[in-house]
Amino acid sequence: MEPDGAAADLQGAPWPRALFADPALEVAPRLLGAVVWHGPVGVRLTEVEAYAGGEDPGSHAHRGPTPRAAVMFGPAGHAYVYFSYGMHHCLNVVCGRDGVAGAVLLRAGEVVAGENGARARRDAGRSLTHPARDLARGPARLTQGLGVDLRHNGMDLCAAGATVHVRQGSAPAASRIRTGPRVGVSGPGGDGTAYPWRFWIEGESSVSAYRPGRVVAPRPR
DNA sequence: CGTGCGATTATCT
DNA sequence: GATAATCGCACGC
Repeated sequence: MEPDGAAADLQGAPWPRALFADPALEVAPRLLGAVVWHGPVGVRLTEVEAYAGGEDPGSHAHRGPTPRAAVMFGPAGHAYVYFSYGMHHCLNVVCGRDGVAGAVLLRAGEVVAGENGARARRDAGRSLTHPARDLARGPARLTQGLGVDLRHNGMDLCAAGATVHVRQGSAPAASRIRTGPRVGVSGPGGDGTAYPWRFWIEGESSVSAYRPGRVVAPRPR
């Protein structure tokens, strides 16, 4: 971990809203290397996924602006946080024009500041202590490490003084950026390989393990 | 090391 | 009533 003085040097300029206002597919690779902050905790993004609107069957916005997905149709730069599998939170940044659905799911990153706070949340209720690379490895782990939950849904990340916000970080060399199928996305057409909208930085230990979309097995009776 | 499955509840049909 | 943009643990090799 860096001492506090060095952590300040890691803080780049705040991300302007205009960088979120393009389609999610363009914003996603651009976000790799950027740093998400929640108070003292900073996570440098190493893996993200793009989600679009009606034409994207894997998106929550696929069925229109339901109460949950409405944020995805709103202005760029706001947080879309949803509660998943009855116990996990996932954090997205809304992209695209106001009125057009789009978001980038923040899937994984490395903790570059506030490691103790992140670890305290990740270790809570458990007798083991996590290695540094696991503190934000996976979308639900990332929100847990950052301390982000449904209270942050809809928050404007570009507003001055927002507790959750994005700053410039060390962008990876273009040659290290990889793309592939999104994780865990199922539905008609199966495994989601038709939408290779997952982006990650090759060689980063904090990139989450890839698991193909789960096939629904017939239930025994 | 890899694979399989149960947990637990908001959201949508 | 079914499903889910997941995780962590148990088990087998």
